[in-house]
Amino acid sequence: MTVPHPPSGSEEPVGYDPTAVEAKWRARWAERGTHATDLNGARPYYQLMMFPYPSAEGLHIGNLYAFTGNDIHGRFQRLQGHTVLEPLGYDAFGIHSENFALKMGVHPMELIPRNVANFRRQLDRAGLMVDWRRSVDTTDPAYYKWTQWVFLKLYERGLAYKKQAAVNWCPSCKTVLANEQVINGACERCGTPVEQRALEQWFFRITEYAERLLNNLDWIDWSESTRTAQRNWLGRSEGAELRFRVLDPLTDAGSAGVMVSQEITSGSTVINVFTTRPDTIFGATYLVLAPEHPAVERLTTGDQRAAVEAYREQARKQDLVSRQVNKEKTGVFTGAYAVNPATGEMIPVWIADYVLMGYGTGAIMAVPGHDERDFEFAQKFGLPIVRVVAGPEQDAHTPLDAAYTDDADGRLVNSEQFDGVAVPDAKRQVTAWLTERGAGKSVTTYRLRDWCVSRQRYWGPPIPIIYCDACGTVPVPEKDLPVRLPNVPDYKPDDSGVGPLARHEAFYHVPCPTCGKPARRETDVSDTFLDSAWYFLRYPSVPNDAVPFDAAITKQWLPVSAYIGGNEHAVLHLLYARFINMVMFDAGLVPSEEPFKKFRAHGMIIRDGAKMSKSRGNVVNPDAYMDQWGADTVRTYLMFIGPFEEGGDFRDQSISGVRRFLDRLFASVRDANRGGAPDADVMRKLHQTIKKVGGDIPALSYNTAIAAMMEYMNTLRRGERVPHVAEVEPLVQLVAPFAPHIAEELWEMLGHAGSVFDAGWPAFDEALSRDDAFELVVQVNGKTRGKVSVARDVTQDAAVAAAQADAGIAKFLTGPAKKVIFVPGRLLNIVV
RNA sequence: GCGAGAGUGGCGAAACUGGCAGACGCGCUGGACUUAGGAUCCAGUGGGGUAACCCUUGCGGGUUCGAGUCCCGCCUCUCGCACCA
Repeated sequence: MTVPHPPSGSEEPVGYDPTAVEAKWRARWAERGTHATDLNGARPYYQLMMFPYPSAEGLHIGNLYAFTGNDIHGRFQRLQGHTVLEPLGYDAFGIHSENFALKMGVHPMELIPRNVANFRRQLDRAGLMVDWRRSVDTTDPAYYKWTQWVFLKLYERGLAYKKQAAVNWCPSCKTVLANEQVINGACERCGTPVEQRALEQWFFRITEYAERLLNNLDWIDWSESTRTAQRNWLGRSEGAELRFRVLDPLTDAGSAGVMVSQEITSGSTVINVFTTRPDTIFGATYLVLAPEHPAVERLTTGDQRAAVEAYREQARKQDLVSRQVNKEKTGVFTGAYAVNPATGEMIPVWIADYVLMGYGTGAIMAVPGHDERDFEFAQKFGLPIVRVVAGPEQDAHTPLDAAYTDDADGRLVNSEQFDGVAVPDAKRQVTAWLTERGAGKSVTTYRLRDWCVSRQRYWGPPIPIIYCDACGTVPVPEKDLPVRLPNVPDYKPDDSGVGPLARHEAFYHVPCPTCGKPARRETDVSDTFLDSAWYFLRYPSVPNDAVPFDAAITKQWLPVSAYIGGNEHAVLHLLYARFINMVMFDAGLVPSEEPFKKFRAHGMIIRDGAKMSKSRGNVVNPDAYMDQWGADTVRTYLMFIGPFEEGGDFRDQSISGVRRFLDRLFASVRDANRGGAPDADVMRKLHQTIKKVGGDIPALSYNTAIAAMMEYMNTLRRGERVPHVAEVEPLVQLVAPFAPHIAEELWEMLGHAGSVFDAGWPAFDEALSRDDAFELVVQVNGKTRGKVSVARDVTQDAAVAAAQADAGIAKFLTGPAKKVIFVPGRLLNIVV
């Protein structure tokens, strides 16, 4: 049996068929080049969305959510008369692809193009205004040639260097693991306990830019939450570096009063510590060094050597993750003593893994009286605890049953000449005093570490460096770029601790570019975050192969006008992109120090109140929904379910409301009255709606913009009313950013030849939007008791009179008015 | 622990600088049109009460003519960071 089709000419009007409409406009856009941006166009507007990692599962609804939100913003800017560039590409390098390829037994060079093709198909369906002529694929040699060029730029400027660093190492898989691959100290794949290994790695000196990266956060137009996250990550802290002289066993033996068994050492060792509380120096009762601290070797006394070595070995073995999770304090005494520069007393030197080598100087002065960690440690190992700060209700002798850490209200005690000084002042005074005595200086440190860009992996851009026995480290000359990633069939990491590229002879052996003698290539590839740290600079200059980014185009199109993306990239990606852009700015290659004029973080989509995940089996497949409802409905629904910057709850049940709205819109245009005049009240509502939607879109309040259009739709069709064409035509323009296909179709049905996106935004007329009469809310004693219809510019006296004339209100006016609050245009409150 | 954000009907959510709490949508109820309705259209829909009215924005205080919104103190949830000296 076949489904009967309505015969043509039947009185049943033709309804909205999204499948047909969307296919038609996809084709029409391609044919007309509607989405191709003229880079010389007036008022350039660069709308950037975070490019996706093209996974084998296909487009995630979260991607679609982000892209739709960007697309609406971009389309709106176009309707406002900007020339909008809205590019999109693929972030396809990295450990994700590599692991997935390993698992599936497919080579990434085969897998990625397949995934990209599938993504492209899904993205095309979504109706994004993307100019695909300016796409990038980070795995394309034409792109990573320039990623390597970026590396060399940093190298050239002294911002790339090599040093030893610890990595997570799985002794069973014989490979380097990222922190997120370590679960409870074990390898996520095989469960073997993870160890540390020290490898030579490439780093970028992002710490040199810490201050600028921090200061610019004050003025860039970014989501506050993102700026805060970056501030915390940069972690500026002001304090002092203090010098502690370690006792020399020879000269200090007598005075020490302890058994010193170490051999004579030459010269004296100094330990520098960083502290934010120099004011507590009189309470520093011991020192703690990180187990890896280079001075440990020298300080350790003979009788402590075995214990110290054992402890260092244990710390070394522990993986990087669990070392930071394990909070139980451990440590070992080195046998050495240092002199507290304030008190002149001898204090023991310990090592403990709660002190991190990577922060400050890798050594601390422990003030157990005023630091929780030190307190805990001192209690466990029986070290002295001294009070040197007293709170408002305390004095020098108040016992300490916990560390007193308040640094605002306390005053110094047991601190000789500083007794009684308030903590904030004491910080300055003590630092000045110690500086004078050559025992310290004030310094600012950052939590931020240098960026490790090396990966001992296969699936990434080879780092363009050559090692020559004669010439040393030689950068690959620009003319030799790209250093192509060879197609290595066995790209699995092995136990050598170096990347798989080291096994590829033809890649590895290379003549030195300087002297021509046999040399070796660097076999590490670079971090994917490097690929994405500059991609926005590339888009406008694609496909120019002569330069990474064309000077004139870059000057015109950068910085990015608006960037909208997930807050999961609040710190790393966005910080690295700012850093790279800043370096390029210093090199005179980009027009602004900051790459993204405006950044907004969108929220996350959950489903039926729960996070979407494969294991829960509640992942939304965009294809299925677009099949059933049409892309326009899915787009609009995604934007309707909650504030874009907060995310929303995807519920299958609710999507029909949005579809119904589009159905009604379609019917309204189809059936609109062309003769006669539009209704004045409806037109007033129309202008209010134009204003509302035009204000909501740039604020990313998409959900309320859609609600306003729905409300207008209700006005248009209330009581089976048939709208006039002048009432619906502007609505088509308002809807266009959200539901572009149907908007084009309706625009055509309204008799227009060109694209609705070239038609501009409907004119808003303030005069037409104003009501002349309105309902004034009347309160008596602050409680709403009714409303009266009055003129918009009603005076207070007239309003009171109108209220008194209303029986429902008058009965609450039990006495003379004691006070009258009149808010023109809003409300009247009579206090009796 | 620190940092950020959020708690509003049966559900997703609105509410601009303090000014009608619950727009819009889902669901639900009733009605219309229908052979039919899980289609479409119309109307209603926070709770209590016959009603006049009363109550209601996580909890407890406060400021104010008036508080979802501001202040103080709690509770819960989500997301970051996590021994950063």
